Amino acid sequence: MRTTIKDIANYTGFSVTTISLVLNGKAYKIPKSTKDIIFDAVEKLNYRPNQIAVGLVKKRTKTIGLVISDVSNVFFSNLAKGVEDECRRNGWNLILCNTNDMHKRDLEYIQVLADKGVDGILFCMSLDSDKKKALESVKLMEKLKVPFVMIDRFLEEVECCSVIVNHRSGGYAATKHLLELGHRNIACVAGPLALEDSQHRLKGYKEALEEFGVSYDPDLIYEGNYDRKSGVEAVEYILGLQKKVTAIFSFNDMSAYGVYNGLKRCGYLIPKDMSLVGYDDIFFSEILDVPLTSVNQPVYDMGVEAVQQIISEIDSGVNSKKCITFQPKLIVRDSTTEYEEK
Amino acid sequence: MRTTIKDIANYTGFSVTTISLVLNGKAYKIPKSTKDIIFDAVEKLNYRPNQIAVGLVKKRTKTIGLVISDVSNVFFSNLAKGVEDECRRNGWNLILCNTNDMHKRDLEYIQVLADKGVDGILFCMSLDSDKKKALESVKLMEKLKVPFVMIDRFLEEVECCSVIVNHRSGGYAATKHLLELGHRNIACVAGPLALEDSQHRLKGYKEALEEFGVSYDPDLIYEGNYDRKSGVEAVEYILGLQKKVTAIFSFNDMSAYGVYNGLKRCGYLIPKDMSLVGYDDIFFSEILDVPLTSVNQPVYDMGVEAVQQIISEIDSGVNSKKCITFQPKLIVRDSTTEYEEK
DNA sequence: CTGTTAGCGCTTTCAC
DNA sequence: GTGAAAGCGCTAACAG
Repeated sequence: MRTTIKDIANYTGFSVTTISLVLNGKAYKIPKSTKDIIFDAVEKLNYRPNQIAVGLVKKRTKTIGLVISDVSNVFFSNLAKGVEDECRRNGWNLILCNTNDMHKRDLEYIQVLADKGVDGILFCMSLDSDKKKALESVKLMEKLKVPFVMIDRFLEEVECCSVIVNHRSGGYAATKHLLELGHRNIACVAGPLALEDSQHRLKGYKEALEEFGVSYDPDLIYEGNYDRKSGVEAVEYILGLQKKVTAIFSFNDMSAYGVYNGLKRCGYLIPKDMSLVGYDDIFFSEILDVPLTSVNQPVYDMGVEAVQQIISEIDSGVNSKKCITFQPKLIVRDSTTEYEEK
Repeated sequence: MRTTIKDIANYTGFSVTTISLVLNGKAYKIPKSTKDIIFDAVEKLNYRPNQIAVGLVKKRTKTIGLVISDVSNVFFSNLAKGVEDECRRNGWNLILCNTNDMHKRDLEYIQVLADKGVDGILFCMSLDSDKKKALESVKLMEKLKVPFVMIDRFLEEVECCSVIVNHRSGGYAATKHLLELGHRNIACVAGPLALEDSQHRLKGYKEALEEFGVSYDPDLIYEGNYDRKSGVEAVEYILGLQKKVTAIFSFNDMSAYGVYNGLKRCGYLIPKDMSLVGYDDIFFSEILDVPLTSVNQPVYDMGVEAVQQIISEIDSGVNSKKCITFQPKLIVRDSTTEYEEK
C-alpha cells in the first residue's frame, strides 16, 4: 500500500491535521522542530499526497481538458504541445480528447471531463458544428460550471475568453501579396464556409480584392474541407473553370499540398504557371521542393496563452471574456511569383 | 452545485445505498418499480456520479498516462491518436505527458501520474536514457505498483509488456531493397546508437550486407539524432568521405528530409545521383516532389494495441510480459532507383 | 501549538 | 428489498 497521511501521523506521533498543515505550508504556529520531524518522516516513508483525495475535498484537480478534433493533425499537435508545456510549467496536467470533428463527441467529452473534475476546458469546437451546435457545447460547459477557453475556432455571440488568430488579416495578407505580384484571377480553396475562420479568411480575401479594384467572382471559390483531397479536387474544379486563374490561395497547408500535387499532375509548374499560397505554415511547407509561401499562425504560443488564460480564470474565478487575438504572418517562399502575361 | 447521490436519495426517498446499487447494476433484489423511480430521478436531476469520489473508493480512475517525448513529432502524434481513440472506445481517458526526451521528466511524470491515480502508464522512454536511466524509470513504476506497457523503445532486460516494431527487419528490408537495386556503398544516417531501435535497424542493415557479401564499413554510419538537422549534417559528412556512396538509408523520415534538402542543395538529383530510403513513412513522404521510399511503421495500430494490453493488464491484475512485435513494411516510391556505373 | 471532528461523494458490508 | 454505517485519504473549522 501507498503511504498515507495517517502513516505519517502514526510514525511521528502528531495528528493528521498537523501533518496536513505542515505539508500545505499553513503551519504558521508550528515550531521548526515539529516540521523537521514531519518532513523527515515524509522523506523516509516516501509519502506523497493522494491527489484524488485532495481533489475530492478541495474540488480542484490541477487538471484541464483539451478538446480538439485530431492530435495527428499537425496544427493540433503543435497546439497540444504548447498546451502541455505550459501546463507542466505550472504543475498542471492535461487530458487529451480527440473528437474527430464530431459535435456529438464534443458534448460527450465535455460531460466526461466535468465528471472527472477537471478545473477547466480548452475547447476547439468540431468542424461539423454549426452555430446552433456550437452554442449547445458552450451552454453545456456553462451549465456544468466548468471554466473554458475557446481556441482557434470561436463564436462571436459567445461571451467567453477566446484565443484566436485574426484570420481576416491572414486572408488579406495572402491575397494582397498575390495582388501585388500582379495576379488578378485568384482562386480560393476554402474550408467549410460554415466556420467563422474560413469565412474570415474569405473576408480578408475580398477586402484585398476591393482595395485593388478587382471584382469578386464567387465562381473562384472552391469550398473544401481543409484536407489534402479537397486540394486535389479543387485543382480539377479550378482548371475546369477556364477563367485564366494564375494564383491559388489555399485556406490551409494540407489542402495546399493537395493543390501542389494536383497541379504537378496536370503538368503545371509552380510558381511559373500558377502561384500558390497556403495557410498554417506547417514545417513541411519549408521542405517542399518549391517551398510554400504560407500564412504562419503562432499555434504553439496560442496553446501557451490559452493555458495561462484558463488558469487565471480558474484561480480568480472570474470569466475574463477577453478575446486574445494573435496576428498571423505571411511567410514568402518560392511558390509565388509575379504574374506574366502569356 | 452538482447533483449528488444524496440528492437522488432525498428526492426519491430511498437511501444512497439503494441508489448506488441500482446505478452500478448490482441491484439483484431490487424491484423494477424502485429502479424506475431512481432512473427517472437521475434523469430529471441530471445526476452523474462524481468520478473523483468514485476513484477514491474504488481506486480506479479509468485513466491512463501516456509518456512520450513530444506530441508535435508526427510519429508520436499518430501514436497518441491511436491511444486516444482506443481509450475512448473503452471509456477511458488519457493524460498526455511530453518529456522532450529528458529522463528527469520521465521520472517526474511517472510520479505525478501515480499521484493522480492513473490505472496504468504507456511509457516511451526518453531518448537521453541510457540503460541505467531506463531501468530507473521502470523500477519507479514497479515501486509505485502502476502497471505499464513500454512502447516503441524497449529494453530487453525489463520484464514487462512491450509494443514494438521489429526494427531489425525494417533495417534489413530497406538495405536489401538498395542492394537489390545494385547499390554497394550504402551510407546510414542512424539515430543515437545508445537506443535499441537504432541499434536494431543497424543490425538489419548489417545482416542484409552480409547476405549480399558486402563488407561492412563503419565509416559509412553517421550517428545523428533523428532530426532534420542530423540529415543535413550527414550529407556533408557522407559526401566528404569520398567513398562513392550511391545510396543513403536514413533511420527516420525527419532526418531523411534533411538528407533530401541537403543533397538538393549540393546539386545532387534524387534518385539519379543518390538513392534515399527513410523510415517511419510519415504522410508527408508521399507528398514530396520525389516521393520518398520509406519503411512504414504501423504507429496508430501500436497505440491501439498498447491500450488494449494495458487495459487487460489492469483488469486482470497480471503482467502479461508479452512483447507484441509489429512488422514494418517497406513502401517503395521514387527516391530509390537502380545503381548505374558512371 | 496541536488535536478532534466533520465532511468531500461515493461504495460496500452487514444487519434488519 | 432496503438502509445504517464505516471508510477511501485528505482538508479545514473549531476547540483548547
